[in-house]
Amino acid sequence: MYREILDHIRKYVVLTPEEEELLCQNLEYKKYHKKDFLLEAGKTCKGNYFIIRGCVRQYFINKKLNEQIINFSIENWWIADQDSLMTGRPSACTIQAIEETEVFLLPEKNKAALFRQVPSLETYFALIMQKAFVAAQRRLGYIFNMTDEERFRHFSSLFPEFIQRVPQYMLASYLGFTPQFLSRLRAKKH
Amino acid sequence: MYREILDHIRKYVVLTPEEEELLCQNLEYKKYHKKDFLLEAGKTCKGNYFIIRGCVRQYFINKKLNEQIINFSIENWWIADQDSLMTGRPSACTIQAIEETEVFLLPEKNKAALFRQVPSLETYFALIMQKAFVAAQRRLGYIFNMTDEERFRHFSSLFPEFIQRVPQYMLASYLGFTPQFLSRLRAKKH
DNA sequence: CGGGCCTTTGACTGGTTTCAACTTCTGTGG
DNA sequence: CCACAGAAGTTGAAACCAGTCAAAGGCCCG
Repeated sequence: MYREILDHIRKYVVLTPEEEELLCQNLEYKKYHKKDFLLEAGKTCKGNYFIIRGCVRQYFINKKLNEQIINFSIENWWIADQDSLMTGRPSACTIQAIEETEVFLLPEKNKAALFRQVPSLETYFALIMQKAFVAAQRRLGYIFNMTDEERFRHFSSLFPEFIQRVPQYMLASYLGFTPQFLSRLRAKKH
Repeated sequence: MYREILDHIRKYVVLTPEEEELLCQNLEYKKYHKKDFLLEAGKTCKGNYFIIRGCVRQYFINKKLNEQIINFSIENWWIADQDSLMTGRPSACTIQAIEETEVFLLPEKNKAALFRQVPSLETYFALIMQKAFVAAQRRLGYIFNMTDEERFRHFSSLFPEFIQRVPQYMLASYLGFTPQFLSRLRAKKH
């Protein structure tokens, strides 16, 4: 059960068996059905979730009362509301399973002590955070540099699996336009 | 000269005098005139820059051959192209001084060894990176949740100093619309 | 098999961009 | 210190892209 997460970490840092054991003792296994909530808006985020299997979306309710999706996350990715974790305040967003999903939760309250015992894990999380930041920056770049249509085509070619996996209206929300517009894009020949 | 950066770090972690000394030995002081480049597109980013005094912008050339500003940075902020630092590849973007600017460069090549000697600094940078990520996520949220006008008003009220400090066309670029449109927004009575 | 949600399609609306002309500001050399 | 050229900001008109509203068709799940 721990194989996926340990394999992932090994891509970035080296842990001794004892360190791996320490990490695993600090993880909580959780399973969610489709539409279950990992985090509900208004509650404080409990920690970082590593997705073993499944798919989740992170969204908030915008001024027009629509669900605005800000992130998807699938196998071998971490997901959390860093804003809530950083400030300790209630979250403005919701994290919900799109499919049957299994995760490991690394509770925020365990993190500092664990990092003290296993410094390599701090390095690992710093690298993951840097990756996440770069991804967010790239996404901002795409929004400014590409038309809606280009962004849709780019995303489709980058993550073809996703087009199968998530409903169109969620993809439209993530890309920042309406389901109707996405439908028209698909209707157009490439 | 080191006061600003040490004060900033002290807000997040505690360093011994010896550790502070070690850090300072790894910093390179640099001074740039208005319009000088801290990083030019096509070159690999040298490391993280801490701004002691001044103001810089980070931009890339978009498909329409306009300069698309993706970030500003001022006193007591770090700036770098994390994408280039992470991959080691040439940067797609340029970092340029908008004013006379003084910085400390923490060269990427010194980073790993320094973190080994001063683990608290790794914690500090992890926190800074988390903050930067949260800021990027919030910005994405604003883009999806607010109209262009709301985003302009929001930014103006959040960073009133900026409106004085940077030319309008740069602000327009950062906010993702045309200088003409920004001019019209300003003309409207709020 | 039925109901509700998702997707598609059409007509209309409106906000932003584009193009262009004009004015104001800025900084650089004589 | 002034003059002038180029850069930055303003304003108007027209075009266009994406959103909204609405209605119909399709599909999934209970």
